[in-house]
Amino acid sequence: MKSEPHTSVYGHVSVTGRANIDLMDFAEDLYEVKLKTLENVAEYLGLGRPDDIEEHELREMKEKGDIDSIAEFSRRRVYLIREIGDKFIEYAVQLSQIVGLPLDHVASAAVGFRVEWFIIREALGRGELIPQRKEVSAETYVGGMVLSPRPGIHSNVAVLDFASMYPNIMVLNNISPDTYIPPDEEVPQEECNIAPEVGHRFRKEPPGLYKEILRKLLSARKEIKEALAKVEENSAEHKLLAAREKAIKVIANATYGYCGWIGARWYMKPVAEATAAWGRYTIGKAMEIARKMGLEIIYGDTDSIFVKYDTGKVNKLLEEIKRELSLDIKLERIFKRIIFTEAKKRYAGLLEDGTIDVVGLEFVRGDWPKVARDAQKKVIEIVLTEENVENGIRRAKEYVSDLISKMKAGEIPLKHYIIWKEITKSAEEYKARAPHVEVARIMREKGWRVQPGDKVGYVVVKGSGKLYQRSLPYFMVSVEDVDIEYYIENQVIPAVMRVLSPLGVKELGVATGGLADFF
DNA sequence: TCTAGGCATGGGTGCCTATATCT
DNA sequence: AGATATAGGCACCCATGCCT
Repeated sequence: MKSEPHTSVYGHVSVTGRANIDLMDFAEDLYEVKLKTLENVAEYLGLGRPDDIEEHELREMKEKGDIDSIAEFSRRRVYLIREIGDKFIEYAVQLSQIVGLPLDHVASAAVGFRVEWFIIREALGRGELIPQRKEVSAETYVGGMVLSPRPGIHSNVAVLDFASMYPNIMVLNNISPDTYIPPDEEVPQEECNIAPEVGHRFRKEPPGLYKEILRKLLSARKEIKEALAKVEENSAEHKLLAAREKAIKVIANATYGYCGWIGARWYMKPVAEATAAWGRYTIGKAMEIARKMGLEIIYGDTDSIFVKYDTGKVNKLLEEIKRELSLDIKLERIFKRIIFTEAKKRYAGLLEDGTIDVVGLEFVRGDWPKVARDAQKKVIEIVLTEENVENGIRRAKEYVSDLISKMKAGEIPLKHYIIWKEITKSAEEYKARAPHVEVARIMREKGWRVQPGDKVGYVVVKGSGKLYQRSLPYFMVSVEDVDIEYYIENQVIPAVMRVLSPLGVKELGVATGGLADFF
């Protein structure tokens, strides 16, 4: 960790910066914990939740000279940090073994460097020289293909996913920095794999560096998965294998991104560009095959397609895609019902086991206040589980109307109005004024240390002027100060309408409390 | 030094135009 | 009547955090 022990609520407590990423690699579902305070992470991992003591309270303790409470606070945190460490040590050890960086380095190394050190090791094994890092200017290229969804509510939708699409595409076409053929070099066409759209050429033989590395990783992962099935769950061996499998997956999946990263020793834009192009070609072909079979395509993103479910046709589709494209595709999940808005990368669906999956919408975004996120989640639950759509809409409207009354009556706690946003750079670097930047400034004036990577929690209060002129650190605000109208109009209503408008709802028909109520 | 691109969204910023107000 | 101030609408950009 980069700085002194820094136990702030506005920052990520002690799990700040790098440490966050390390945890997340292993426990992908930690992404669900939007505000990664030590307490939140510990609670999520089932380590129990200590009494909430926030940093501003700690400060008060210090001013009062209450050493005992500070000591108790610190003891609890040290204990939790140790417990969390225990949970992740196995993964770190595996990563260290695979990548070849010492344990203390691998923990703080960014993804790009983990991949790099792994490749360095493999290249040495092949007797290859390690290229020097070069200074190059950034050049973007076209990435994955995303389809516009068919808005509205659909029932029985199957999601088909290509398994590790980019790594497999790289293996299949021998895409690698050392197999790339520059445009001016003449090579017979039958000796080349030629990328669609972009036309980059790669030698079919001999196997390139990336192909060998990825083939190794992919087959190791497959073996471990098979071994895992035979080992008793919760056993030491199971934990070890699971950690190893995760570590391998992370490295394999990051290789595509790595080769398009300008900081990489093996940076080569055509490699990344060609991989993405083959990806678009692949998903396009899959859709074409689906259409020919008469399957209705609802949506798709990069390596997945959502189709109206039809058991026989879908099974045939999977076989046909595998045969034509030589890539593995799986039936990942089936949604009983799913809602799409007009927007890409946003939907909410009900799975067969009754769980609800929310993707991209406000509910999963940490920068929306709890009051709006909860409201959206509730509306999603109602409309997805209510068989009759009209009834669902009616119930959802009633729910929102009730919530708005509660908000106006001051029955919603202050915590639900806090908006958390990260400070990503120093104050001078910001070109536009924004509430969270202004709030960080206020905190600094009061003696708080707020630096890039910290999250600040603020609340919009009553008053006039721009939002950044009436946003305050949440601990300086009481619930009576909150601009309820702002939260109703700009947070709750947009969040719930996002879900309801694709169902044909034009307005909520609830009194929002503005002047309009009187006319 | 901190894998890639694609995307939605809210709010700020700056410009234009219509209207109000002043000289 | 002409000059200047102000408000509102619009397009665009900034910033964040999500998805695969």
